[in-house]
Amino acid sequence: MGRSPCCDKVGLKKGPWTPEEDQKLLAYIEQHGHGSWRALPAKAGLQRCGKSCRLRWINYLRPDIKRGKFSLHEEQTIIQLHALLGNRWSAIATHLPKRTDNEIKNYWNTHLKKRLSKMGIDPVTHKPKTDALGSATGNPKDAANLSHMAQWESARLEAEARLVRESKLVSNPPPNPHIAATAVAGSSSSSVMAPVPPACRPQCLDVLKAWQGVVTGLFTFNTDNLQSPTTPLNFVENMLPNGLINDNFVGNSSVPCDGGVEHVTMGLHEMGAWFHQDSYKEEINMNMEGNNYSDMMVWDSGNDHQQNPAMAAPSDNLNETNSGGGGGGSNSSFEENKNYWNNILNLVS
DNA sequence: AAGTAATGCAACCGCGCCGCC
DNA sequence: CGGCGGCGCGGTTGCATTACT
Repeated sequence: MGRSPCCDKVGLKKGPWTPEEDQKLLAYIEQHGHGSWRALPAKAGLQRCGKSCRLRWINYLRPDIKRGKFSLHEEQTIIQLHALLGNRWSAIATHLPKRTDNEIKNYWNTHLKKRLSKMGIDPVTHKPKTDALGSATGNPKDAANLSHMAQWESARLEAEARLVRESKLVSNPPPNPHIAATAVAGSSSSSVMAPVPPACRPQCLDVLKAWQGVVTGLFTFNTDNLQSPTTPLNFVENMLPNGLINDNFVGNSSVPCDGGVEHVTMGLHEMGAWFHQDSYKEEINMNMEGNNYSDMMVWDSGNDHQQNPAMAAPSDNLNETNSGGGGGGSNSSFEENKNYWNNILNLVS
């Protein structure tokens, strides 16, 4: 139903755009806006279909596009969001300002997908290819908890993406999309959430923070059978059966399969291992920029034993404590944590 | 240096959704 | 209410470039 015939017309040019065509399109849109894409090519004097013009504008000519290499921070965000959303590139793109869905899609297909595969992670499910783990923590509740939150977060992100599309805030985006997202999520989804404590911080932060916590190694589940990690890597290791991290990370897949854990949880572990590579850490510190919620995922800045404020704050139902986590825990870092979370609370309220 | 394979990216294509009539 | 037009999304293709033999 409603198939657009615009590209079936004969005489319309296809293939790579010439600088002249770009110039025409740019000039026209700058002067008139794009309006109806179907009518645009004729008005702009282009022998192209409207679809092609739209694509060219969105993916290449738009002034607010950042081109060039993806930062590690962006990579991380893409992976996290992909684990939650799957191939919903447009939704993912709403969280990566200045990146187009097409660019993200291409980057995923050409770089990240392969990289995850090499690590023994299924890029579709974000599980280890062996599906080796029952539960990262050994506690099914934790997996279910995180899974539930991941589902919720997925729905929230979709709603957020829709909101962004609908509100057409392209020209003047809010300084932090999370604010709008929180409003949407809070109004529509709170009924399915686990009990929300007073001064409720949105659960989405917990999911992503959990992720980030694995990455920094400072996150810990509220579970009795886990010891508090004393080093960043300990956390990941604690979550896993013996030796899994190394086995999987180098592509050895001789791990017994228990099944049952949700893909998000697996993604946590694997990415934790991945991002603990020293080679990434240096780069990580150079990529803490941007202004959306992803930036709340502050990295442990190059020091494994340095407390990360983001990870040390109390959480609603995941990381109750972080006693000694990451080797931090001083009064000053406690204050930092407090301030950090106050800022977030201010942001989302 | 030439040929081939691999990689990266821009662009196309088809489908589904949504709003309008 | 159903058909139509338009747009947006995700998958795929094809070409250019780079790496390897």
